[in-house]
Amino acid sequence: MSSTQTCPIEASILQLLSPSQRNILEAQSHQINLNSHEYLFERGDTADHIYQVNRGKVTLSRLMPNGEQKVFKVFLSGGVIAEMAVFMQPREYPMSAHIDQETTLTAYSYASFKELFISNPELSLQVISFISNRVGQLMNSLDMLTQVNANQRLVMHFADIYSKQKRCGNRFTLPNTKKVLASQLGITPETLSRLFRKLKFNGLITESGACITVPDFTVLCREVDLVPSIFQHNH
Amino acid sequence: MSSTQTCPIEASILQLLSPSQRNILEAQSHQINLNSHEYLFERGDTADHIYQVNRGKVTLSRLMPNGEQKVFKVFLSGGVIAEMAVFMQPREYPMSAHIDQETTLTAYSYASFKELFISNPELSLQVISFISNRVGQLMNSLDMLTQVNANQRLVMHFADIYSKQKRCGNRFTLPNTKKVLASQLGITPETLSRLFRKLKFNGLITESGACITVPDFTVLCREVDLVPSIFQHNH
DNA sequence: TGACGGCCTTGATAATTGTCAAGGAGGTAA
DNA sequence: TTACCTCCTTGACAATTATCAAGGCCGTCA
Repeated sequence: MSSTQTCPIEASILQLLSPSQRNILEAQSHQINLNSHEYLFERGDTADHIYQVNRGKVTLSRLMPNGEQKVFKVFLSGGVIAEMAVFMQPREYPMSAHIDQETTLTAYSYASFKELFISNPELSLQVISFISNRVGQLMNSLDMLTQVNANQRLVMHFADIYSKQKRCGNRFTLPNTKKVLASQLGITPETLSRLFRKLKFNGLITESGACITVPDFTVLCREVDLVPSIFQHNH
Repeated sequence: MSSTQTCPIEASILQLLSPSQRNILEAQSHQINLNSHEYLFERGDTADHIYQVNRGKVTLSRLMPNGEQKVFKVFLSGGVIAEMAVFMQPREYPMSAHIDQETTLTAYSYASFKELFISNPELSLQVISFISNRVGQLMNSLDMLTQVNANQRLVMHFADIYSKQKRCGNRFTLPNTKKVLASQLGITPETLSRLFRKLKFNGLITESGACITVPDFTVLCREVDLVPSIFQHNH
């Protein structure tokens, strides 16, 4: 359907590059076209490229010990895929990337990044900062997923989406289907459906399509026993 | 009590350094002595040092939104603290480090690391790999904590400890109190106690003090519906 | 020595979340 | 059009985990 959707604004490693560095990288990049139901890469493949989505939709997911496919993230136009994987050792993609819609991507090779890093020590430092921050974020997610209940996880996810989208009042748009959202929150679609129903029933949110309106963030947070500051924007 | 305990063998950023690089760092390091109940640093402090524990015990923990103190990790002799935090931006410790026993540490400054990185681009590359791997591990933990139940989390934690300790038959030693273990697994101490009771009752493990014996790893894994390969050593 | 405090355990009970089954809505392809 | 198919929802029920309360054990400290 909407092939014009773009990823929520999110920092990527590409933004650390200066214009000239970016040019060097672009010169060595190449374009890729893939059709729906193909795979960009599969878990275990040698991770030698970072990809940026120009148009389309790519889902990163992995097989769980129980046999289910868990969605880790969905990338739309602008999204940068596998920016960590190419630097890991062994250099293998830890997840599979599935094409959901006809997609065009730009592929940047590991080798060209490596060259850039070697010849620009200050860039390496920035990258180290960047990845360290990602570690910090992941540790936060880790706490979030263990120490708070599903209701709170959902609201915290709302806060996350809200702060990443450009503000338009007290509304935001769910970027994925609810099935995917449930997978990301680590709950079943049924439980998610019931959480939504409860929030709507209590007037804490209203829903119209993928658009969620929150009449009062403070009330919403208080209701699920969270600090309201989670909805504050921090660039 | 046992002040001779050492941390489980775990990769640290210090091991990436060549002997000469290590010497440069050591020359700029300094020693710290702290007594029980003091804090090495608190959440929000400027993160300008990485610490290695020479002797003693340090607990890294953070305050959760519900007001509880969650233990992230316990460091014993050999442990390296805050190897990520110093590279984050803003450069603040994301957790507090509490001294549990009289402790001596070596402090390495952020500035000296930065110099090393700038003058050794290949080292930077290694560090990028190292931190990327950490990202991968955290993503695994993230899955583990959301997709599997408490019982499985406990057994996976056993596997983790087992593979990090030098093997002595089918035994391993719990490095922390059960209260801390429960906190790390994201469950209450009561639930943990009941899980242990069930495992012991079913003859899947035996417990004597902090030492756990597993008669048959394969049976244990099968009982909680996990693949036995989690107990395989992978260096 | 006794008093206190933390950790661990256990029981009873409640809250949370998952599982199974079913049906509606909407999209796609023959 | 019909025949699927997936997503979303709902209900009934089961499993998991938390909460509250209590007691035992084992340290430390006065």
